[in-house]
Amino acid sequence: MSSEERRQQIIDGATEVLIEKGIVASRMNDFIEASGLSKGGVYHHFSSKEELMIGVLTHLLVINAESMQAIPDTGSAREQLILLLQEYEKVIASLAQYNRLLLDFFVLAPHTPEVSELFKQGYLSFLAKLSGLIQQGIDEGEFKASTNPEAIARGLQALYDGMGMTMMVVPNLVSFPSDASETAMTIIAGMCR
Amino acid sequence: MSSEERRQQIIDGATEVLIEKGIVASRMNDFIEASGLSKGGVYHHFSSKEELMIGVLTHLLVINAESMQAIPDTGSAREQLILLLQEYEKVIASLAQYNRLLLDFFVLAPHTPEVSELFKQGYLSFLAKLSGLIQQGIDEGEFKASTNPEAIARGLQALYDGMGMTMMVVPNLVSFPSDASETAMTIIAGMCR
Amino acid sequence: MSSEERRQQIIDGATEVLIEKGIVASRMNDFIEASGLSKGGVYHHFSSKEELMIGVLTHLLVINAESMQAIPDTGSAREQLILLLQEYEKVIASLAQYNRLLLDFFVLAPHTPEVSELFKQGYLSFLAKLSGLIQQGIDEGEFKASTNPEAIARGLQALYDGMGMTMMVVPNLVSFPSDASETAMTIIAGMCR
Amino acid sequence: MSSEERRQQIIDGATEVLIEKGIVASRMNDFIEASGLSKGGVYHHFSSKEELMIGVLTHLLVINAESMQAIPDTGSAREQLILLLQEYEKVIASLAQYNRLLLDFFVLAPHTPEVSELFKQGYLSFLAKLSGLIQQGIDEGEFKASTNPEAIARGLQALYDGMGMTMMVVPNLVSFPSDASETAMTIIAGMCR
DNA sequence: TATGAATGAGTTTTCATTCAT
DNA sequence: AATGAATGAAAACTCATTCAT
Repeated sequence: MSSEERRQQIIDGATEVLIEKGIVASRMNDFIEASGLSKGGVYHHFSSKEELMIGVLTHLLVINAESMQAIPDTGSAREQLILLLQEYEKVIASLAQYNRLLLDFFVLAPHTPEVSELFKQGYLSFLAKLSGLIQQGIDEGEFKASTNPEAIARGLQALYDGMGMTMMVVPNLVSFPSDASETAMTIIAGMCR
Repeated sequence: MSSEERRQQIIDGATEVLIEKGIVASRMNDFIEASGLSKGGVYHHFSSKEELMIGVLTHLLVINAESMQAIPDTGSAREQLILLLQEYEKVIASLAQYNRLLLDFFVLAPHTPEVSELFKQGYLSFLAKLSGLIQQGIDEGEFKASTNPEAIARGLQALYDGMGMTMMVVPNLVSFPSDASETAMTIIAGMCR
Repeated sequence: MSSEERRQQIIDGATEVLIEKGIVASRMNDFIEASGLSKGGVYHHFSSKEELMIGVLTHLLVINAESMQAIPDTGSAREQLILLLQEYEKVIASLAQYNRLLLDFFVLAPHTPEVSELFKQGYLSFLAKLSGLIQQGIDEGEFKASTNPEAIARGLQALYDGMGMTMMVVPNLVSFPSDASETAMTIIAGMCR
Repeated sequence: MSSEERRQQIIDGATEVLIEKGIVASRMNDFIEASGLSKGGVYHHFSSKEELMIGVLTHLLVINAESMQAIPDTGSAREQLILLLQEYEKVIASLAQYNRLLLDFFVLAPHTPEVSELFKQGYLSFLAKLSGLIQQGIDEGEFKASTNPEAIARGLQALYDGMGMTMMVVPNLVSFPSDASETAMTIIAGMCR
């Protein structure tokens, strides 16, 4: 087994542990046990717990990014925007357990610049797509000229993030994705001329 | 000093520590030092670290709730809704440091039923106000009859929560409150007939 | 309530706690709670945990001693000996829970001279009765002249103590009092000419 | 040094500590110091203080059992019984310090099923030997047919246990092994036809 | 590469006792 | 006599990391 495969094996085990116990309660020993390797074995591939955590988070964000299908760039900006959000809803729903884990990583972010940076990349990439489509809608006269594309993009992103978080913290309080979808459609309606 | 005041004194000290160090890096010893009492003194009032954390969170949510001024019930539903959201923005801004702390507690919530329950109460109370106003707007013919008050209320709540979270995790990425305000106004515009 | 009654009230509560939790797991707080008084209240009457324990043990031994009915000094030495042992069996059976507690105190004895001394008094008092009766049997020609009264007395005492202990440590292994009784009768048979 | 040897090294150190300080006053730190290892090292082999105590007790009972030499099965049942008891006396005398420690463990037994079970095994093994010999004596017509082998076996066991206990609790009150021996011989005399 | 015994500073918690009121 | 808040040394145990093999 190659070194890269070993790393992935360790990350996979650690991910399962984190999903089950949460980041606060997960110990290096748990990760080691789940890896199927020994202490020294794991430390050979990840020189510290923090490095392993970054490895897990990176993998998580990659999965998230890869899950987003390419949206066909045909149709009006509004239609493409709706498709993009629907795609996002699917990703959130299908990666529910991973997203719960992402919330755990949030707690690390303020104290770990590297984690914060990883999150930022993920945010910016999605934001760029959203604001791009909104700008396109304005240019094509579909959305009001007074619309601030960046603000609305960040609002949409916050809407979905906030809803995902609420689901984690207080299960069964929101109904996903219908609540998010309904609100997003209302935002789009508000933007239309 | 009464027992109740002592509890508050301990909670206040712990809150400062938590804001500064985060919940993951805060040690019981930090809380004890900040309390001005001895180890046994603190444990006399809170029988474990977890109980103290719950005490802090409860106080936090109480502060949050109390910070929401009573909104005058004059004017149209739309006007009242805007006032309510502006008030919420003010609270988020003024309690920025507390909200960062709240994010820390979010992570605890999925593994601590008592914490989850506390959050739920806070959510429901704000949601009720929002959906009440939206319903009123529908009844008065200001908002579209097709609007789903609960869904939009939950969407608005998620919008603000998500934006608050983003600010904590990736500072300087969103501009608060303008982004939230702009998005909220667009939602309201989308609801209007 | 007089000071003496208060002391007894505290001792009674502590005795219940000790029976339930054992001496190793019983805390001063448990005694205080069981006493119905406050911390300071209990400490007013017993200046330390050790003093309270000695108070409990003393009371226990007094109960034990008082439980032994006076044996009528009529009949042969053998008959009186049998009556005395039957009486002892009854005491052991009726004070089973107290005796379990006594075992707990045994472990304290080697490290607490005052406790050791209390036990010694109890031992000596019962031993004196036993060896007195055996000596009487020898003098009256009922027991063999070669009998060593002190040795047999200590043997009988050890027999009952050992059986009591076994019952505490490994319940249901011995059948009391029949096993003890049977063995004691065999000892008496062995002493008879 | 193998893992098994390390365990034994830790047990040996802990045994010395327990003999010197008693089970109530012995701290985990004492065991750690006596082991020559570090805290983590000891906890690597015994996951709690209780588990270590069980390790010590198990070893103690094994020593006790192994110390009993095989009794030649020639001679009458009475002769073999006497040899067995003499052997037991020797073991008790030579392992005096270990037996004091056993008394300490008695106190743990009522609240620790695992400890209780260990004692039970030791009891049953010795009882089986005793009652077997007594039965043999009955069969061979040496002992009275009315003798109850189990009861007398348990009585003999209790006699020695009780005497051992008395020695620990009130030193110098009994004279061992002569008191036990004298009583045991009287029991045997009482069983003989 | 991999093993797993070992480290030890750090963590939460306990608990007999004191003392101002 | 009584209260109960407060003390603080000491207890058991944790856990990321190291290192000889």
